[in-house]
Amino acid sequence: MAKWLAKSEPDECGIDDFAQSPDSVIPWDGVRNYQARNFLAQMAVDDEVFLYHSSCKHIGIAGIVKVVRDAYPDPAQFNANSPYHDPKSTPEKPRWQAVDFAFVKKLPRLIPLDELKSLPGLEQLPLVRKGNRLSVMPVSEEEWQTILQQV
DNA sequence: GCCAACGTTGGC
DNA sequence: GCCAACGTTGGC
Repeated sequence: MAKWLAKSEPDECGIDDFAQSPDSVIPWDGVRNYQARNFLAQMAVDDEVFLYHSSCKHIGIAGIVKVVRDAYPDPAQFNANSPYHDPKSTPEKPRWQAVDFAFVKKLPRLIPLDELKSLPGLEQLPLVRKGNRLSVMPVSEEEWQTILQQV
């Protein structure tokens, strides 16, 4: 079972949106970066995902969600009214993928980015590397445990 | 709001 | 295939 990290803006979809409806399934769509998409496509049911809050007041890892549906074509890419519409994508040859997430838990405290940056063992995690913009990334078992121990 | 770093696009 | 221009991300 693999581990991942996904960025989100809490204004859009943060851990509280999951916590408010713990039994519901939230589609993770709108990923429009090839590298991130390739990671999305590798996700499988029961994989766990750190939910990271970006572009907000309290930046850092806020909680854990899990994959409840393997990757499928992101419907937003075909919707001309969606901001995620991609005119170059067709149902026959979809370009973008989505997965479904469900709530696991909110961490008892948010682990801030500057703390993650100073943690030994996370040097390889793209999140803490300068200028990195990858929004979906794999997390090794060691990295996962290192982060959990900070809770 | 600023701006550095990055990814993508498109002309050549 | 190169690379300048552009748009976006995301921390500060």
